[in-house]
Amino acid sequence: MAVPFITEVKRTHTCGQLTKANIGEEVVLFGWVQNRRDHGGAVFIDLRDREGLTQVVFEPDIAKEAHELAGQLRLEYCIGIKGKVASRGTQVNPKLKTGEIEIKATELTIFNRSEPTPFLVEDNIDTAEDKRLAYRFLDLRRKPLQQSLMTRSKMNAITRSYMVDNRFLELETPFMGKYTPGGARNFLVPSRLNPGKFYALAESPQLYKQLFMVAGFDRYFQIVKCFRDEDLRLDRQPEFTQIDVEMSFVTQDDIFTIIEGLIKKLWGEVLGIDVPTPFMRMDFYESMAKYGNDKPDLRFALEHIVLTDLIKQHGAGGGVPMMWEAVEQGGIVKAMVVPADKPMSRAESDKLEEFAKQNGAKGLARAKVGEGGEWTQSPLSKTITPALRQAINQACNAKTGDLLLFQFGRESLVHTVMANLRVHVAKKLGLIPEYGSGGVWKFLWVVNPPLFEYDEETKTWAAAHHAFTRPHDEDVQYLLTDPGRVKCHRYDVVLNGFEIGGGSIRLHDPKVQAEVFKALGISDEDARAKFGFLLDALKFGAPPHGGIALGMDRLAMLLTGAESLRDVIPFPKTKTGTDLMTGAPGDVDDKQLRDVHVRPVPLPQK
RNA sequence: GGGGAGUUAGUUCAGUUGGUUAGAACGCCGGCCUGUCACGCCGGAGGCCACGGGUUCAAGUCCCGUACUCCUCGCCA
Repeated sequence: MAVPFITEVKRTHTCGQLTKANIGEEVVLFGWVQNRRDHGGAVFIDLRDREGLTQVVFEPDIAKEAHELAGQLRLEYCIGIKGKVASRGTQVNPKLKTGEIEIKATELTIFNRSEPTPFLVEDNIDTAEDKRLAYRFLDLRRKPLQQSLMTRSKMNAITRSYMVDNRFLELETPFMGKYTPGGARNFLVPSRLNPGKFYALAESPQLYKQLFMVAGFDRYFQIVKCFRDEDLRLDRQPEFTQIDVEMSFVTQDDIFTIIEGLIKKLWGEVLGIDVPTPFMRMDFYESMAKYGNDKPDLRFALEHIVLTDLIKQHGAGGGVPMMWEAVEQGGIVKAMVVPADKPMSRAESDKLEEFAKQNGAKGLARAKVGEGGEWTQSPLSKTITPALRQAINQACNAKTGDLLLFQFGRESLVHTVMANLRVHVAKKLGLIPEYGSGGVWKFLWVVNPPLFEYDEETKTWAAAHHAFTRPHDEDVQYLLTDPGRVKCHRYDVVLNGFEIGGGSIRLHDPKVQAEVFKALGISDEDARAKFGFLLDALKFGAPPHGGIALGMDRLAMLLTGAESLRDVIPFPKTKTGTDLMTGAPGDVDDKQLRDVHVRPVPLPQK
């Protein structure tokens, strides 16, 4: 009597598949109860699987038994049904792909009942994120997450086929490697067989992929997990996925072409959008000046105006002592214009100051430009000389009603505050197009950054990227005399304010390499101890090579319009790196610790 | 490590200047209903107000601390 679902009665279709072309067919669907509408006489069920929803109707005069059982159905029961596809006549549901049909059920089996779920499995969930993470397996039943993960699967497939078509080999590298200093903090794995020693989880396959080039593999790629023990953000997880690429015998442009082709294909096949190539290129220093960071969102203007030189010219006589002092102490002065056609109330601009302070600023000087170029609503207006005011107005191309925002002081802080302010204001003014409604995709390469950064704390030069980045040939002469001047073949690919990838042409000339180490204050012995195997490798006919890594999670986030990386990672971690579902990281027992020769240090009492 | 926001029913939220028995919606339970698709109608259960101190005649409400979550600066070659 009972229909043997699964063993003999096999699924014939998914829940997103049937249309009026199938009317009259006998079908079998498996899935979950998304919704029920029990009219007593007729029971309607929306059956869900990853492909969509299909309405199933149980009526007593069609199948008495199934109808009675259907009365027991509740949300999220896992069931199988058999029945006939029928037209809904005039009662179509335009919201569903399958909205023109329904299944008149003749058989029903309940595979598994469900307790009431801690939150409703629905598309537009507003449940707190920690509860969703604690029951991630339920959260993952929701359509947006299902679609994100299906998109990721597609991205992986597209990437593999594109890379393989372009002669790339997918080669694997170890997760557990040797700790190398510098860069991100590593996760450490104690070695049981080697007491007191530790592996480091790879923060990227950087060194290994260079060795592939030395070995002659020529073109390598890998979709690979990377691990970094740094603080999390909405676009940063402790473990994340990169599309890692390395190529021999190439220039920077060759790498750009490959990556532009990949992105074009991803956007084309996933979104049906044609991304124009080649991407725009912007000098690192231009990006810092105009946007305050090296990952500008070019979907809107609101460019910064650097006023440092202007303030310098007017000197102490300019009438704005605070700006003058900032410049004298080696700082910079920047301005930004909130245009008059997007007026901002006094209260709103006061909130901007709050925002600036949250980002580390001491305050936010503002001025509203009046008819004759005079400044109002500004403490600056009392002391500033007309000449400087006019010069600033001119530099900012300020018009009546514009609101000028100023930041001055330490260069890095001014950049950070103004960069965040720029994005914040753009959001407030509605300058950023919504995803989906004609979403705008502004790709660019940020190129020619400095090879070194000056570390204020240690008063030394440090590698801005890593110690194996190739400097511009014409700058090699300054490596030791003027390190800050040396630019390098490093590049970031940026989309809508997110760094989606970065890489460099590597140093393969041992002579220049030695000079770079010298500039960094790394002795031969240090270099040998830290990077010995790579230095050795470079001595044996290493080919010129370079590469790049794209952040797969960020790409997926942008492609799907997700607001957080957590929405494109199946099992993400919280801000503090915990997994609320499994409880990781968790305690281990003493024996396990003894096995790996580790003893926890008690936390200091507060 | 610094700054900010939050925590009230299973979920999302409301809760007045501190003042009787802490409310609503959805979900859940029981009943009715043959054309719903946010189904509808009737009835019901469900709360250590995150935790620990304090102020007060009286604390969900005020103060201090802790935990957790989120945002952000630092950090992330």
